Amino acid sequence: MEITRKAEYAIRILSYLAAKDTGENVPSALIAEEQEIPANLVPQLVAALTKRGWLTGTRGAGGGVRLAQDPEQITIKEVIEFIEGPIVISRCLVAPEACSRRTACPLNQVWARAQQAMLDVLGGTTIADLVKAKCTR
Amino acid sequence: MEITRKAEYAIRILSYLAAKDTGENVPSALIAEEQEIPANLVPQLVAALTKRGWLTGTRGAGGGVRLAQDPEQITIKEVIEFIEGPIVISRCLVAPEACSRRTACPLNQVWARAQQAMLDVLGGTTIADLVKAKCTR
DNA sequence: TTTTAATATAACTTATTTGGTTAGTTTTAT
DNA sequence: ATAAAACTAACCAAATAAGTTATATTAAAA
Repeated sequence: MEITRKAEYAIRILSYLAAKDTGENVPSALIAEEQEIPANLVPQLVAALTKRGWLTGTRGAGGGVRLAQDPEQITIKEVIEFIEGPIVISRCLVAPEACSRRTACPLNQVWARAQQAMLDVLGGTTIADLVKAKCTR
Repeated sequence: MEITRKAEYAIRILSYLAAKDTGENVPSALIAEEQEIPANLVPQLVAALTKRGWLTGTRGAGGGVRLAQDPEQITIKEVIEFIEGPIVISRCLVAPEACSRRTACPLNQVWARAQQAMLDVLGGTTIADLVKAKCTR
């Protein structure tokens, strides 16, 4: 029932870089230090975010990563789902066709409504919103 | 990020008994069979729900359990939290005082708003609502 | 051109949580 | 007495999450 740490780390990395916004390369080691994220985890997360197109990386000495996309266009929901896969609060919503009760059972609808309410908030908040609210760390 | 099966089983047990509403004792074995819940798990869940006051049990041959409280007064949220403990979508909301960023970081507020939106749905739905919607199994 | 600093990628280990099992004790109707 | 049932507690196994380790690749700098 919880957002994983990796997803939260990813969000913090993105908003941290969005707040810097100097166009300069930031190495993983610095991100790890300033954001208090396990140093060995950062390169992994950064690589994934780069593959996704949200960051761009430069290898070698003096290298690092920086934001590659408008932070207004990256929602919290997208980041979480990219790292964790689809957000689902109940198995019933993963494979509803596998549930024999599906059509009759209103629990499915309760889960769906509860989940949607949550996703509306997460999908309506962007990395830029976090930066605006001064979440630099 | 998911509601556990035990919590869902508990909700289904309650709405199943609420739908019966005959005042007769229903043994765990029957609940397990009709609700397709692992037979060994039902007695545990039933015992917990009884301790909580939602069910009342009669031991011995011919015994079983039945609903002991108005299903209008039991919300989905209450059942989940009784079985799983408090619903939290992020560690930040469990022990905010342990987070050095707490006051500055708007992520906390995003989590809080997303969680509240979800809890509003779960807290606004009762066992009686499920029964009305014909969720007898 | 060698060294160093960095990304990028994969595999692995450990801790925690979940889902379920097992075993046993009471209690009560037959 | 016996059988059927609620109760209770302890345990086990599978899955997931979190973090570690190792290695290859690339590019700047000495």
